[in-house]
Amino acid sequence: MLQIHNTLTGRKETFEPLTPGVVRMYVCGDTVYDFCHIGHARSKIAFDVARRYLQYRGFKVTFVRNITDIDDNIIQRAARNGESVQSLTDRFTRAMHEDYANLGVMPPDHEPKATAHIPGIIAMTQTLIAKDYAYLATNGDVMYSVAKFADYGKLSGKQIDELRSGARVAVDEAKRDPVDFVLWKRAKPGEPSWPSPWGEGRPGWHIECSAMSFDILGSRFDIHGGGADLMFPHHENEIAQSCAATGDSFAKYWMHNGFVNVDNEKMSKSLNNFFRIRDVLASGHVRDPEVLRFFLLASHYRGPINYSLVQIEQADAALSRLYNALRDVEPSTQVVPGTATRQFEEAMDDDFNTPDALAALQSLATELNRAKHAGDVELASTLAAELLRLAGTLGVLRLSPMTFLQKAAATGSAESAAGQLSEAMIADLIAQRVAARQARDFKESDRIRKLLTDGGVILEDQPGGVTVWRRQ
RNA sequence: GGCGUCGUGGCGGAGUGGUUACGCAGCGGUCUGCAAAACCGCGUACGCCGGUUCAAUUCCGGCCGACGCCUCCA
Repeated sequence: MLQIHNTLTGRKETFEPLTPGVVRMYVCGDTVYDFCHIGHARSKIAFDVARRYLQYRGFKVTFVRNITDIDDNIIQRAARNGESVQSLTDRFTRAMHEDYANLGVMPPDHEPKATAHIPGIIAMTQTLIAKDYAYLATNGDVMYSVAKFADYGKLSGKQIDELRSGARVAVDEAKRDPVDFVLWKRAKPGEPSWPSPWGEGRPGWHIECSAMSFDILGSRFDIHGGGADLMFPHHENEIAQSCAATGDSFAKYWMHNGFVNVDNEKMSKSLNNFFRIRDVLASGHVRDPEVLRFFLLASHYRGPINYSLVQIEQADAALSRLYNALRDVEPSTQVVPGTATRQFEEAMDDDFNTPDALAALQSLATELNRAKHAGDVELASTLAAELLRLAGTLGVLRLSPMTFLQKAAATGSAESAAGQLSEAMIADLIAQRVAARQARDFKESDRIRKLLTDGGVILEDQPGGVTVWRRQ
């Protein structure tokens, strides 16, 4: 039985979808005004894996991930760049799609944009006003009246009174209560806006997710996810809006992923300590985006994960071991679930324990290597198929082994790329070395090996005089 | 200040009331002209102090330390 840690209750619960066999999930996406960093990647990959595993378990999954394409940050950034909001958000939406595709994140079934759901947002705001959960403030904004919602704070474990007294930000005078938040924001001159019953304006941040999830998934669905920093106030406010507007209970399970840290501190835009996905992929330390994905899966999604070069290298080594195991094996077309599958499923059933699941893959690789060692081709072939199936559920081992092992780490700069040995140069040197070996000139043979080793290329002399290479 | 998470061997990182995590790195062996990959073997870790227990890294209490949310943020 699949267990999911539900933020709402603070414990693991057996997963039971509202409709048997069907899972509807909504994950908070990004605000598109800059490139995505590794923290974004972690969240996307965590929920991508959850989605894939639910499918592996036979559920029909509807996966929604929104794009926030209008908010204060976007407006500011566009103004600063001297470009239109649309041009800015289009640009970064494309970049985001590129980054996530690179990392093997499956495209969502629905990817709603806030600006495409203005009618739904307005409708929900009207409902909230009609039900007296919202009011038109003196400054023209529409506010949500937090005190009217009895369960407010349930998700994040906060008390309204403490929020009031602990307010660290200057209180907006237009609010009747310091904890109230904006549903609809009146436009200032020159700002992008949409007509509404309260004049020209734009949606507040939180309402879009309530409106879009309602439009696509309805008033109640199975899983709502996002980064732990969204728990409060974003998700708390979503609950307040949605439950008040629809009278239904909104998401059944709430999942939150932990942060990516740098030097033990949260990676964030405001701390300016973030690493962009594309920069890391082009850093010259990552031979394939799968390495980054693997690294992010090597820790449990709810805990913190520290980003460092050493860890990227370790991820590369661990992943390479799996690829090495798959070399020279023809996977059978049929998968026979063995002990590794059992361990894998137990791990994933336990709140998507990917580190434990990866351990199952490593153990499977050991079994596979043993089979190869013993010359049991049939067993090796069966185990390889099992390995590929399980790895596929995590979105790794998508390349052919030699493609991965021979891939050079991408670099952003031309000169460092030029410093890498090209495949033609490698082939040439290997040919020279083969000739030297045939002539029993081992001094020359070793000289060439050293040359290649220094260039990060490792040679493997196989029986029969064949030499294969791979990159370190 | 309020709420919360965490502290595991050289590094990373699961997990458990008493028998192996797993990977990387390291050491020894097999194989190899030399290597590599792989296989075989090796590490007796669980912040500190108490308590419960036949038994605690695992439960309880305290302490110390790190981090997070309370403000835009995945």
